[in-house]
Order: sequence, then structure tokens, then C-alpha cells
Amino acid sequence: MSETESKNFIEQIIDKDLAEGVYDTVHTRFPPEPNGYLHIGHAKSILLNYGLAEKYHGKFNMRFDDTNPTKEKVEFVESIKKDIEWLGADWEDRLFFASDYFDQMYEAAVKLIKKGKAYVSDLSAEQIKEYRGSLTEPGKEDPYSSRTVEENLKLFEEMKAGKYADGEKVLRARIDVASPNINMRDPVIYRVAHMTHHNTGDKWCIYPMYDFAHPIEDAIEGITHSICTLEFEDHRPLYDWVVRELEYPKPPKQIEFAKLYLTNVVTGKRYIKKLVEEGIVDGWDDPRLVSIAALRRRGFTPESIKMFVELCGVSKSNSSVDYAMLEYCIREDLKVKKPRMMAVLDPIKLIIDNYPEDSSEEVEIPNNLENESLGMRKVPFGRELYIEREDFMEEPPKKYFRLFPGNEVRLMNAYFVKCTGCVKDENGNVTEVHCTYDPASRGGNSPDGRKVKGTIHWVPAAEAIRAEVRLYENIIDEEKGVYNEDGSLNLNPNSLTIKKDCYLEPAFADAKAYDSFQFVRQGFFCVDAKDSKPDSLVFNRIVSLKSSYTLPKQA
RNA sequence: AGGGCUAUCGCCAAACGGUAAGGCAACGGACUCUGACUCCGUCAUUUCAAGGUUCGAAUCCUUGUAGCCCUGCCA
Repeated sequence: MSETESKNFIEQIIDKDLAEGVYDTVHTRFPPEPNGYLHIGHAKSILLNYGLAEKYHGKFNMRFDDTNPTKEKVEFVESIKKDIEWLGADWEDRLFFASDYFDQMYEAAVKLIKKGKAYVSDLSAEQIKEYRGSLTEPGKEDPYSSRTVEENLKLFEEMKAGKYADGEKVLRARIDVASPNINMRDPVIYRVAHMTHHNTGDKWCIYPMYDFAHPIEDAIEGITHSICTLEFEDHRPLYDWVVRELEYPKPPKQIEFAKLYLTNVVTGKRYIKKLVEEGIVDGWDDPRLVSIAALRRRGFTPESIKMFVELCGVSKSNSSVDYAMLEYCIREDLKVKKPRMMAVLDPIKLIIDNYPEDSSEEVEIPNNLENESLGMRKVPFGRELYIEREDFMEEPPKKYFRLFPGNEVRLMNAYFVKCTGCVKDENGNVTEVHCTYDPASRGGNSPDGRKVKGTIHWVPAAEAIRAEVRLYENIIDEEKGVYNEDGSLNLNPNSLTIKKDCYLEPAFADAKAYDSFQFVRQGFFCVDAKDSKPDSLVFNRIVSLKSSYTLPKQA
């Protein structure tokens, strides 16, 4: 708590605005265009905007920026709402659509025309591009810019009435065709598009452009700080021009911050689209992706994502955050919240030769030593168990303190067992490990006080539940990117490992979709909501434990 | 006639002229009913570079360098 005293640059701007009386409240918004799925980068924007509103006891609006009917779909509206709710950003009763303001935007355009600040142009898209000049050359005056106010009013009215075809006429703001900032070279602010809009239907055939619409949307909603990403910096003068010319009393202010990029992760929509189309991933919510839906399916919690975003901070420098930081956050969140269960991913049978045949018992195990409220569970124990194949070695390396002939270890929360040997098949592969147990060590400690160096996990062979476990790695190979120079896919071949025939404790019979657990020594896993069926559980690994598999390096 | 923005440890990121926070990662060590977790320790004589101003510069000035963004009737 104490180290969060330093404020990010946006909070500093807000503090100053509040102190100087520029605004007397804070009102933010998240304004996605409903044209795709949200990903971890959007989460930063959502939680930043929502967090600021919370922190300053202000308000947070949800707004769909749907001013271009060619790209937007209702299905995205629903998925976006779901994801934002899941993240915990509460817009209360303030859910808006930019398209709800089309009337006001139209009036705003008329106002500009009347002020002589906008005119109708007959130039084609290509011609406008030509007249705009280039990065190094100034633009040229639009030949239609000298039309009278009356003429412009009439023409704009006709545009609205549907008299013109798409592309025939546009409304341009009159600013400065020679501006070094290309966005200020008489930008188009309204275009003709005969198209059915998902919200307004066929009411309109003219639609406002982002640069014109966005400041108006913000102003109408009383937004104070309009937070967006760095690429809009060049648009700020236009944003300010719009709110100034429209004479809004306490105009909103645009503030830009750097997008969140994750190292070695694909976020680009067109790349993900291609991966989905080519069947490389099983959809936009494939657990290897970082869409909000994918993270949810993988088992990330809203809390972990919030922690992650806060840890990343807010600045204006382009940066790419290490994936390890995200993993840290989910480990941190889950480790005290979720039960620690025993699961054997690569099973080998362990037979306790001196355990009475046809006998069994139950041992009691705490669900999470760090969180007593998670309670205890009972696990059946018997003569035949499954243990991890790597927990037995016939010829152990130095410092190996699991099972090997002659060595005694503890079966977690059960008994001490001493390895007596193993059985191999004709190829020399170990098929069974044999041992004897010490009945006096029930519970996991010996009354004579002797210690064991190793403790291993186990699962009762008869009652164990079979499952499939999927281990995901980042989908992209280090440094090389999604595609090679020749356009071929460059994927990490280990991005998905499927382990079938894993054995779980019987308690997993009650596991439900999205339930997550810590598998002792294996990491954190989540029941896959998409692929699990009542009789066969599929687990996605959320994150592995640090170096849990690695043995000490040999000298 | 181009314009805008950015540059502090492997990765994020504070510091707002007073002598380089913190987190992730990494590496030692202690502890442990799993080798995880936890704990304790190490990790920028230096802030893209070179000059300058100052008692004092990551912070101010100058000149460079590198990266990102902008020439949609997309957002």
C-alpha cells in the first residue's frame, strides 16, 4: 500500500485540473468500437478508466463508438459487455451508444456550417487525398471550399436526405489545408454511407467521422478526461478544435497513454484472425491467446488481471511487458484462494507390498495450508497408487531425494514408504514401482522422529479420476514474430502439449467449469469450460510453478 | 514543409535541480508434508550520446542518435 504513493502522469494531470478548478469531478469512459473481441490491452484501458473514476469518486461510462456501420456487429456488443462486467468495471446505468447522439452530431455539423467552419465538398476520395498533400508538402485549398453558408446548408441537408450516392459528397471542417499536422488539413467530418446501422437501422445515410464524433460524445456525456492511446496524439488539436468551435462550456480533455504490449504474444487482430482461419488455434478464445475470453478460459481471474495492469503502470513510452509478470499475478492471486490438490500427470503405479490386500482407508488433507477457510478433504488410500513417473529413479543422480531403491520418502499426508525395487517390461521401461510402508507413520510423520528428505504426491489407483491436461506455452517463438519473412507461420512447436490419462484425486468429481486448482508441484490448472464434458474433465494449465521440475544441476 | 511523441537495470517503472524508489526476472542462502510457497541477501557510482549552465543535473540549455505514430470518406 505504501509504495503506491507516487502517482502516474494521468493522476497528476487530474490533480492539477481539480486543484485549479478546471473540473470539479472526474468522469471517464471506455469507448470501444464493437468490431472485435477485447484483449489484455483493452483491459488496461478499461481498468485505468474505471480505476480513475473510482479513486476520485467520479463516474465511469460504457460507450460503444459505433459511428461506422460497415465494421460493426451486435454480437461484438454482447461479448464486450460480458468481458467488461467480468473484469469488474461497473458502468452502473450509464451504457451508451455513439449512435444515440446522431441527431446532436448532425446539429453540431449544421452549427459549424453556419459559423463558416465547415463546407460540403464534391471531391472524390482520391482527389481529397491528392489535395491533402503529403508528409512533407502542404495541402491545397479545396475548390469547393468557397461555397456559401446557404449553399452548404442546403447540400448537407440533401446529403442527409439521401440525394447523393456514397462517396459523392462529404462535409469537411475548414481549418488549415497547409497545417504541418495532416489531421488538421480540412478533415472530412461526415460521409455518405447508405447502410443499415445495427442500432439506428436505416434512419441515417450520413455518418460522422471519429474525429468529429468522439469529442461530441465525450462532451454530451460530461466526460472530463478522455483517455486514449498514443496514436491519437496527433488528433488532439482537432479534438480541441471541435469542442472549442462547438462552444461546450467545460470541454473534455484528451489524454494519451502507451498501449500495453506483452512480450512474445500475438495481439494483432489480423494475425489472430489468420490463426483462427487456418485452424492453428481453436477460436478467438483459444487459451494460448490473450483475449479476455481466452484468459478467462485459461483460468485467469479478474483480480489477477487487475493486479497485472496496476503493476505495469501507466506511461507514454512504448513498452512490452514480460509475460512472466502476468504469470506472477495469477500465481499470487490463486495460491491462497484455491485448493492444492494432488494430480499425477505422468502416472506410474506404486505398489505397497506390505499393505493388506483388499483393505483401504481414508486420509485427511488440508485444502490449502495458507488458507484454513478452504477446509479439509478426505482421500482414499490403498495398496495401489499412482505416482509421478519422475518421482522414481532406479539410479538417482546426486541430491535426488525422491524414490529410488532403498530410499524412504513420504507420501503426502499419508505414510512413509521405502522403495524396494521396480518391475520392467521387455524394453526395459519401468512399469511398476514397489515399496513397503511404515504403518506407524500414518498422517505423514514417524513417531520415532526419523525424517525423510522427500515428499511426493500420489493418487489412489482404484478411485482416481482420469482426465486430460493441456499444457500451454506462448504461441510465438522468441523474438522472431508470428510470421517468417517468407510469410510462413513461425509457431512455437511446444505451444500446446496434451497429456491424456492423467489421474486426479476423486474429489475432482465435483469440479465445475472455470474451477481452478493448484496441482501440487505442477502449477495451477483450470477446468476448460469449452471442452470438458461431465464425464471427462479437461484442464488448461494457467501457469506452471517456478522450476518445479528441474533437478539441481550436476557438477 | 513535415509534424507529434518517447528514451532511467534483461522487462515494466518512480524520481518534477539536492546526490538513482519499487515490482517482475535472475542469482546466492535459510526454511519446508514436495525441490513450490515463505524468508533473508545480491542485482544502475549512473539515467541514449556529446557538450554546456549550476555548489549540485536523470531532471535545465545546446547539438546529435535511436524507436514509435500521422498522408482512411477506419477507430
